[in-house]
Amino acid sequence: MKYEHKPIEKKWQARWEEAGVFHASNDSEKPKYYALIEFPYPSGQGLHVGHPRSYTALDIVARKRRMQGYNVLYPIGWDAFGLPTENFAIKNHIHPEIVTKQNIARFKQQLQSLGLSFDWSREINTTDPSYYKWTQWIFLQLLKHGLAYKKEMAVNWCTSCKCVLANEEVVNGVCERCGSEVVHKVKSQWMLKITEYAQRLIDDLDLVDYPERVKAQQKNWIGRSTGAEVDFPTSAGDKLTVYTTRPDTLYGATYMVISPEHPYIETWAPLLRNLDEVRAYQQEAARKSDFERTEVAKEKTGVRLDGVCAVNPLTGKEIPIFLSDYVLVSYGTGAIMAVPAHDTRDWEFAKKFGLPIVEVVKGGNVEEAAFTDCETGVMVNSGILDGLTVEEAKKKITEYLTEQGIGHAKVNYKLRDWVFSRQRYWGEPIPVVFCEKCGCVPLPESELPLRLPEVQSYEPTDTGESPLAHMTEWVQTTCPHCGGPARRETDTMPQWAGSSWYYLRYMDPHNDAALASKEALGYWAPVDWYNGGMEHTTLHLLYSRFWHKFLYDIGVVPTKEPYAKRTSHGMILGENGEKMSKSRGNVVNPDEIVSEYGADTMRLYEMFIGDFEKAAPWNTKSIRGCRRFLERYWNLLSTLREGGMSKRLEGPFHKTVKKVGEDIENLKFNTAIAALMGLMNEIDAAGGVTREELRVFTLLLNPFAPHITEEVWEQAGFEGMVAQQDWPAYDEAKCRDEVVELAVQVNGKVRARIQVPAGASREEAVAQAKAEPKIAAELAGRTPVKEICVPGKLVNLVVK
RNA sequence: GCCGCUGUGGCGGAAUUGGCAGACGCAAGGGACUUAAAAUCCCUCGGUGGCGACACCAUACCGGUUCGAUCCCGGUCAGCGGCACCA
Repeated sequence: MKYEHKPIEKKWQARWEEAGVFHASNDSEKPKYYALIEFPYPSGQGLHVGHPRSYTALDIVARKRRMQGYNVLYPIGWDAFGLPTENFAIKNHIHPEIVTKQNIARFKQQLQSLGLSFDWSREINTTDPSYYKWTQWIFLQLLKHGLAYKKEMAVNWCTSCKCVLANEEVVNGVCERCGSEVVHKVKSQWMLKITEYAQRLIDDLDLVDYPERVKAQQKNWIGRSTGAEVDFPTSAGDKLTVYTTRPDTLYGATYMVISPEHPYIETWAPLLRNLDEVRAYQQEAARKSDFERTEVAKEKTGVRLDGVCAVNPLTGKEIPIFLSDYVLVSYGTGAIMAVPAHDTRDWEFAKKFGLPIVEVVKGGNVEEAAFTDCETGVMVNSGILDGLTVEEAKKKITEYLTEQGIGHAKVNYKLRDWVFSRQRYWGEPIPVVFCEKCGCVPLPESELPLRLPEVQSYEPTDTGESPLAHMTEWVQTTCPHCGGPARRETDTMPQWAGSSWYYLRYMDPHNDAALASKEALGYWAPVDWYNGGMEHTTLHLLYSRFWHKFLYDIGVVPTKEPYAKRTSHGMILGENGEKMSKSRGNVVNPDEIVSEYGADTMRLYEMFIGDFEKAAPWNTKSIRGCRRFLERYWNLLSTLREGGMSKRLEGPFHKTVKKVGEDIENLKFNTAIAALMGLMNEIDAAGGVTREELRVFTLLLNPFAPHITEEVWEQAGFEGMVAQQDWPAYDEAKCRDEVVELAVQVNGKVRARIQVPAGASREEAVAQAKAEPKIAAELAGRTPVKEICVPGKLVNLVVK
């Protein structure tokens, strides 16, 4: 009988659904296990072969856990708000809700064809009002606790999406999504105070099992630095405060620089003799796009403030103040003390403007280049600091500044608050109104969800207003506080909102009284294993950790961290080794693979393709190897004979049970499959299988290839479903060979191989090695120096 | 520039704690079966030399530690990802 994947896969997908074998119970005596994948954005292109890599991997984990007796939650849903859908809707004049529905239907059908063991009864959708009700509810809590605020500020504005972007969404000065130019625009925006959690977001990385590269990237992004704030008196009679990580070099500060947006410029305007020049520079800086401002190797520019100067508080010397765009208004205090001798940027600026360069750390040639080494130098020209190391000097000067009341230690972060408003239609409405009398008033929780109104046009506007602003009926409302006339907020939330808490909703997806019940949260939290892409490390992963911590602080969730363990899969590249994309024409459609080879072959290939954590190029020819393996497995049915585990295959079976189990836990799916293939080769050499052998092989293969294994199980006459069996156990003793082969080396080169009993002592092994004729010949007439024996591996005889 | 990662056959990739480099699969070549092809099965498959058993070379490159290094250490080169005028 031939292996025909289509009817088999259809049959078992229906049976699983009927029996509800993958439904997680919120009321179970079993230990819980929560496996999570990043829920997809249902795009118009349908599923990509990259999606199933992650889904299949955790499906294997989930299936194995069920067989190990866990109550497993492996859910799925849709992250469906967002720009591509909205843009498609605009172009084709279809409502985004309809587009979303169609895309989800397609995705769902594709995912189900892969036999993934999702609990479809818990399916969620971020655009469903019963879901975004709770996204809005969390926003109201943030607002109540002062973590959401509105601020007039320069924001990143994508000229093509006509929408504000978060800092995280701007890549190399262009829009992450569409690649268009990003400019600055001053707008009133909702902000979330993620910066308040900066330190905890760093510290609590110690509580979780994440790959080091993920932790490093998050720490890098948060960008903690330690230093000091120092006040410099000015000739205007006030103080200019700077932040520096090198307070030790204070004696070498020969000028100061403030950013073009620094508020003191307005204060000092009446005193400035070159105000026109200053204004011109400010305007020029404002006009520049992010791209121009971040251009590398750009020559320094700046203007000296004529009329105001500062005094170095340690040397007492008067120093000039400059305006330059190499100082950012958004970091530190927007002003710096410049130490050209020990900072590369200050050095470049000083050279260009002919400013004095004073060496205060010995060790370099400061006329040639800035000396920035903190390890080796010794302080000079620095009064009380002379002779100290840089580290000692930092400590001493900070203490001194504190005593004198002119400075103090300070920690700074590169992380900025999260720009949370978007001027688009297809997002969660922000549930607040603006009342003439009461100002900004949050909607009462009882009025949630605040639904998106039906609109005729959801085109973005050039004025920077949300399309919702044109919905007069919807916008004009009454104040929940005083009952007077009020206007609704017309901006919506960013796509990251719904995905920042979705893993909580899966725990109790139909609850209308809370985002999830206390009991459900207590039982399921935290997520035990979360797999996703590296590209979300500083976006989704960081945002959701922030929201979770906030929900922990207000007593909604019981754990400090949302995800106990995070892993990351590598990308699947096109056959040419490049990233798969429509424009490169190297996209592989998973439907075709499933149709031609079957879902089981597809799953197996996706896992066999290479190291799970690294990128791997797709190779359609290689799929045949996985299909052949499944055909060989199928053909075992025709060799089946009654009986238990044969003597010959007992060892290989026990070893494979051990190996496959361990490899799944360590994300080494490729070698787990290789081990099963190796075992298949042994079975063929042995001339077929007994019932017991087929039973164990089927249990091991089931998480990888669930459909064919169920069919074989049934055809072989076993009871029940494989999905409901116990994961096989192994006997450590039976994993060891009775006779092992040792390599025999002479001076580190392999000269012979010998067979020794597994328990042989070092002496026995060495004696047998020496007795080997080839080795005896090698050793003849030479002086023994050393005899090394690694049990089970080799013997090395060192001679002269 | 800074942070992180990677470099192994024609290809994807294995190699537990420093212990037989190349598992498993793809591709390729040869053979069997077939009228033929496909499928399947068997054999070969890092390089050089040799009829041969075998020998030598080989994990990006140079050096070190070690009885022994793909693995540890120092340096160089190449590539990937992230950040980048963050004081």
